[in-house]
Amino acid sequence: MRQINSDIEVSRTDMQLGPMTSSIPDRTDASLIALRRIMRATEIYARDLAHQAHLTPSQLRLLQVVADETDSAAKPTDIAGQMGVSQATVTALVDKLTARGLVQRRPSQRDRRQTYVCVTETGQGIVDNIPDALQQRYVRAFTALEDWEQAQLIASLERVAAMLDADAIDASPILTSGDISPGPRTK
Amino acid sequence: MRQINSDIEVSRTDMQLGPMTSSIPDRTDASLIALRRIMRATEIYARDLAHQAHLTPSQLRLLQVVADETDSAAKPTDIAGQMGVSQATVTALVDKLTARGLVQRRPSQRDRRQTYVCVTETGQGIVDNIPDALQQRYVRAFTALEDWEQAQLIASLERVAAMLDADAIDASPILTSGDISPGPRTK
DNA sequence: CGTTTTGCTTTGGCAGTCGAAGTATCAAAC
DNA sequence: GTTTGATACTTCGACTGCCAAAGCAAAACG
Repeated sequence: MRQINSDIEVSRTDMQLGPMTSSIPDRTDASLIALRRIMRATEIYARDLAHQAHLTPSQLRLLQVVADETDSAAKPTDIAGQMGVSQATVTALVDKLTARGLVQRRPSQRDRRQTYVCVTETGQGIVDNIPDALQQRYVRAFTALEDWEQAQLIASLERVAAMLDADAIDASPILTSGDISPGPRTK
Repeated sequence: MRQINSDIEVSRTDMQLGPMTSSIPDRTDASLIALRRIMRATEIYARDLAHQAHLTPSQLRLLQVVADETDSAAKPTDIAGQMGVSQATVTALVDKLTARGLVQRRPSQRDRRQTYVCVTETGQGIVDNIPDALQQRYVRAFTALEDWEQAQLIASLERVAAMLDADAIDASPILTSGDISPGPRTK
C-alpha cells in the first residue's frame, strides 16, 4: 500500500454554498457521479472518433456544428458561440479545414463584413460517415429499452439540460466575486 | 458573450446519422440532443471556472483528480488513466503545477521508479475553493426537485452512464463535495 | 548476472486557444 | 458626404495540450 506521508486530510465537511445547502445528500452525489461518467466516456470516445476521420476533435466538432445548420453554412460568430470558443479560434480551425477542402468561405452579399463557412461535399461526406460521438454506443442501448424507460430517460435528461442551461445564461455564479489565487505565477 | 442560446442545435434533424437515418427514432434523437446540451453547458462552464483560478481546464482537472485520491497523492500512470491522456501529458501538466507549487513530486520508497504526485497545501486550498464545475449549478436545481424525481433522475443517469462506459473507465473522479471552508490546512 | 519489463521523463512537433491589434464594412449622426 | 462608432472577421504572438518515440532508471525475470 502506498503510505505517502501525507497527512492532508480531505475533510469532507459540508458544502456551504449559498443559503440553501447544508450538505449534499448522497443522491446529488450519485447523480453527479453518473453525469461525470457520461461526460468522461463521451469525451474520450470523441477523441478516438475524430482521430479515425483524420481530424482533431475540435475540427470535427466545427464541421458538425456547421453541417448542422440549415444550409450547411454558418457565420464564424455563431460557430464560436455554439462551440464556446473565441472567434479567433474559429478562424484558425476554419483555416485548417479549408486547407483540406472540407469547408469553404463564402462572403455574404448583404453584409460584406460577414463570411459564411460552408461545408463542401467532401466535408459533408465525412460528417455523414462519422457517426456522432455519442450515437454509436448509445443508440444500441437506448433502443433496447422499454418504451416507458425511453420516455422517462428523455424527460430526465431534458430536465438536467434545462438545469444547466438556465444557469449558463445567467452566468455569474458565486465565485465571480474574487479570484482564487494559486500562488506564485510562473508564466 | 457567454451566450448559450436555448436554440442549441435543436434545428438538427437528419444529418450526421449516417446512411441509415430513418432507423433512428426521434426519441433517440431527443435524448442525444439533451445529452449534448448537458455536456456543452458543463464544458463551457468548466472552462470559465478554471480560468477564474488562473489555471487551464486540464490543470484544474489534474488537480482535482489527484486531490480526490485517498492521500491526495497519485501515480502518474493512474492519473493518465483517469484523465484519458498519455503519461507524457501528465508529466507536462505536473511540471506546470509543480512550478506553481500546487503539487509536488515525491518518490516512492518501495519502488523507486515510481513517483507520487501530491497536492500541496496551496493546491488543496484551490481545490477546496473551486466549487465543482457541475456541483455549483446543479445542486441548486437538483435539491429543489421532488423526491421521486430525484430518484428517477439518478436511475436514468446511471443507466446512460452504463450505456456509455462499457469500457472499464474509472468512474468516480473528482466529485467529492466541494467544501468552501477555506481554513489553511495544517500539516 | 544479462534481459526484459515497467514507470516515468525528455524531446520534438503539431494543434487549440486566447488576447490584442489590425482591417474592412456598415450605420447612424452630423 | 464625412465623421464616428460599432461589428465581423482576420492576423499575430505566445502559450498550453497532446502525443509518439526515444531515453533512463529501477525492478523483475531467467
